[in-house]
Amino acid sequence: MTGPIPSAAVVSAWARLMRAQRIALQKVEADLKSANLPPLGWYDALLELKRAGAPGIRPVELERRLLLAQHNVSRLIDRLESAGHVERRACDEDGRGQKLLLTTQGLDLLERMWPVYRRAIQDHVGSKLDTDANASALADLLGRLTDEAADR
Amino acid sequence: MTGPIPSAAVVSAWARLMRAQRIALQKVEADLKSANLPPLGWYDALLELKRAGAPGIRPVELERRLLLAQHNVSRLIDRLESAGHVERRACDEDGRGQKLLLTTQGLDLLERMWPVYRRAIQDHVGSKLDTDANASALADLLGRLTDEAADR
DNA sequence: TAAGATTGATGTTTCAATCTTT
DNA sequence: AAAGATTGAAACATCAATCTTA
Repeated sequence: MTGPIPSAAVVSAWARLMRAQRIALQKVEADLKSANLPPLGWYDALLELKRAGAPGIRPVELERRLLLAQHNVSRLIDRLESAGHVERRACDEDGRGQKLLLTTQGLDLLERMWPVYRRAIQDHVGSKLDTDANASALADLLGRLTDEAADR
Repeated sequence: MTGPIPSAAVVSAWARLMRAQRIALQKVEADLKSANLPPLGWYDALLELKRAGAPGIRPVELERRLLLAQHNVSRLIDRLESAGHVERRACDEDGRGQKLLLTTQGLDLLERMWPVYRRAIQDHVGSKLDTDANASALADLLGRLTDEAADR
């Protein structure tokens, strides 16, 4: 192993990861906003609530899935709740916890967001990758970065 | 062209781009913080100031390079200035503008951040990609996403 | 004592408006 | 009128402390 650590290729991958994500996210968020829809964070949370179905989902589980800190989840739920998209219920199994449930209105919002979101993904990501093979290769490489394996 | 638009591969690439960036950034920021260093945004700005050298750089140019909104650059400079890392000077060519200059103290900070930052890039990105060929392939694919081409 | 969740205070980002110069 | 830059107010995120139950 000679050469600098990290290599120039690694530094370049890092820099482009930061830049590509920022650009793509900004464009997708802009598309949502111009359709008068709430930010992507709402979509992510509502989708997890939908997937959880009737039993609901606990805030601590949302934290893990959305990669958010506890206090951020708490306040995100506050906003979703006061907008009528989520309902907080007591949790039978664990007195400290809650169960979060998607309301009809929340489901409706989720379904109104997806067509705009889907098109934005295609416009700002899909259209730049010209083949599915490229998209798969990119997904594969990015997947390696998130493999847990207790780093440090 | 059959199949859904965007394809499953594209949606997967999008989702992993968001997730991989968030995870990598959170870890790198955590490393900076535990070394009692300021956030990455400061590094990015200071580096551009260093590259600009003696003539300095204008806020509007920083906006473009850092992908930040005008008001965010304005306030980032406020913080850097009050911490003594940047100096604001009048701009000769354009009375509306300014020239921003890196101070000695700013250069010192930049140089203290890099070793920590570099190691974090290696720990959280480089070490997951096992070959330089992978890093290059990832950088190449990510580069395609940022190709301007006036989308919308 | 630790885990799940919330909250007050503080810092940062965003929105909309403003100011100056081109 | 448009471009460069700033600012007050509101929204959101972060830090540290708190509260409750396991």
